[in-house]
Amino acid sequence: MGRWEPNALERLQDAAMELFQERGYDRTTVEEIAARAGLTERTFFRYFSDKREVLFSGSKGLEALMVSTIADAPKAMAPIDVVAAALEATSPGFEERRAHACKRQPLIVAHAELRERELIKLASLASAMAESLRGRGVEKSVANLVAEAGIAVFKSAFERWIEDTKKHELAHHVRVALAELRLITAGASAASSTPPPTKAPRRSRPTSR
Amino acid sequence: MGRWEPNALERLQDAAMELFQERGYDRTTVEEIAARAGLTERTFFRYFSDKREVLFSGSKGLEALMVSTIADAPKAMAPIDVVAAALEATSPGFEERRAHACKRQPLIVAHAELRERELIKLASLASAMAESLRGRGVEKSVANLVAEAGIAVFKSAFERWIEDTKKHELAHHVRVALAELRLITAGASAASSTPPPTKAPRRSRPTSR
DNA sequence: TCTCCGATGTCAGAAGCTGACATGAGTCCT
DNA sequence: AGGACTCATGTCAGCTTCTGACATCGGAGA
Repeated sequence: MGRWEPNALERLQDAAMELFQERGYDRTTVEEIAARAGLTERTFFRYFSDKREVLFSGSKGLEALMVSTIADAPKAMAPIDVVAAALEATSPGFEERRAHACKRQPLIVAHAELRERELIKLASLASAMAESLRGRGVEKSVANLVAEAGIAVFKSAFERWIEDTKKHELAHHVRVALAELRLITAGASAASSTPPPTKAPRRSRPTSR
Repeated sequence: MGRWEPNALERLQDAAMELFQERGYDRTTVEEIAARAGLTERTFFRYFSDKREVLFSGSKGLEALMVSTIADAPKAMAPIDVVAAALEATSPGFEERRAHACKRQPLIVAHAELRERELIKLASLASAMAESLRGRGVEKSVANLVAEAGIAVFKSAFERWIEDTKKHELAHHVRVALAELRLITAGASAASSTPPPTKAPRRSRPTSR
């Protein structure tokens, strides 16, 4: 038997979630979280670099999954599809934790601090994906752009997944969002490398207001 | 003659920039910034909601410019081109402040805190653009996605603009990046709206998040 | 048994940030 | 002129986040 109760990290995460739900994020101090977990404030900061991080420690696993999915994708697959596959690969993991995600997301949306942290996690995901794409021989600026576009798709898909009363899986929403992105960017001057700024291609008609 | 020296806000911004360059961001305290500007810490926090904000107060103007550019764009213009026009419209403003931007960007890149703030400013830009697009009758999810894609283009363009030794203007890089995005998303299964699940490599290790 | 490891505790303190209240030069009103 | 009022700034006390230095002590291995 260990000298201390095991799973300190998870106890801290659980305690934090409980308290955030009960009192809200900024009415909860780190000291309170630690106390509920049977630990001290100082120990909290040994597990999490700051208060926000207690809600984001899972992102490393997500990143690893996406990176390896990209690395393992068939050589012939186009970069955008490789990224799409990486996004879809995360779907089962999210499906398992839908309840948790649904508690977590409103907290994040309501607090600028937490939104900032989420955004930088997504940016970090984008970097990691771009790096993995470069490992496949994709040129740097293209890799960055594909990865960022992938994140845009993911954001859109995730938002709809959270709100989806029909409970489609995340992968479904990823496909829908990507198809939407393709429609959006289609139809215009992709030929010349620096098209004149105001060409006004007439494709998708703005629905009348 | 005022009781106090005028331009307190600018004095604070200038003092902050100087000190950040001299000692680095996190070796500079708010008290020091305020002292150099001839003010007190408390006054600093009356002008800026937090320490980071002293580097980001310009983003409101940027947002306003983009929003009005979108609102004023020709009715027939496709959403993606409207957003491109908004991005390009910011070009002259950046051109004027190239020197400032070149001092600022390394600071931001070097500090996670500041990158977080930059990301949320960009996200805020995306929201504002999406809202403005909806005012033109663009459907919500499309508006969000177009705006996010626009931000992806902007990030890519801005990065290249900062590093561009040939000093092309920002608008040029925006056009290049958008053309690149179009090439990237072109070419594949845009036909079916919800294509069957691409066989994502079975790699799924459910990770906590 | 002895020794070292490593997770945790204790303590002091810096820095960020906030609320409450004070100050005092301009300004406006009569 | 005189008084009241404004409002940018100062002062102060206090909370919270986060860090470094050092202490503690059960357990694992020599």
